[in-house]
Amino acid sequence: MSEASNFVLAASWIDLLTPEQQIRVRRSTVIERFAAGTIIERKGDWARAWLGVLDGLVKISVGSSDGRLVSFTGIPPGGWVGEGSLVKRERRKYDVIALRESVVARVPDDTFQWLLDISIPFNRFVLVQMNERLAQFIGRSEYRLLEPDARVARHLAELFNPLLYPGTGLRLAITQEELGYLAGVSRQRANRALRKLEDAGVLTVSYGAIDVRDLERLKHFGETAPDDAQQ
DNA sequence: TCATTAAATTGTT
DNA sequence: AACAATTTAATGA
Repeated sequence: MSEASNFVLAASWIDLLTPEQQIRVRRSTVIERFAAGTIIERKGDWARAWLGVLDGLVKISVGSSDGRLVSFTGIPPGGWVGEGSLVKRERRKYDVIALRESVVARVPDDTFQWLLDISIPFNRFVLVQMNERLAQFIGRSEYRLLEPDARVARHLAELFNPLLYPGTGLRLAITQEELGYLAGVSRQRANRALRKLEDAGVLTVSYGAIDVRDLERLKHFGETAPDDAQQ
């Protein structure tokens, strides 16, 4: 594809490389388009490439053996995933799935390793990328201190946060059971929390999906509530 | 396009 | 955890 190089150019870190390095990246990188719901990489596969989300929305999910989801996170355009499995040369520890039609770049393993060896700016980019994910991970542990309603709200906000433009409502396909697993509460409790959030006008729930109306209020739900919610 | 059925998801206890 | 109600998806006329 000739449009491939244009997409790669859109990756923020490519500008950090020398022209010769950019040429090798463009030549080896493969751009693919996935329909909504497509599994891009399976858990257990050998990691052969570094994955970049150029357009759309991709989710990383870790599931239990019976197929129930345990946790996942959304990756918006501009996000890159899988460097952990490449650095450690091991199998993927999660599924990578397109939540909506998405364009994904694959930077081959050898190119990725070569960039790590040769480019300090590239190393810095990867470092920042990993640090952000660590911060997100640690931030989640704080959610456990919150009451269930606020905890559900925070996890939802985290999923919506990277991709929501102000003012525009956005729909995310997620079942209440999945959300329950994500927030560490029962499906019934997630259901109660969602209806409470709906009453507050923060979001609307529908079959298998949630529409966020007010991301800011969702983020800070239950923070300084002078309301009655106390148990 | 519509009716029927199965499967998934939700609401409630 | 269990149950009923609702929504969606699939199937065939």
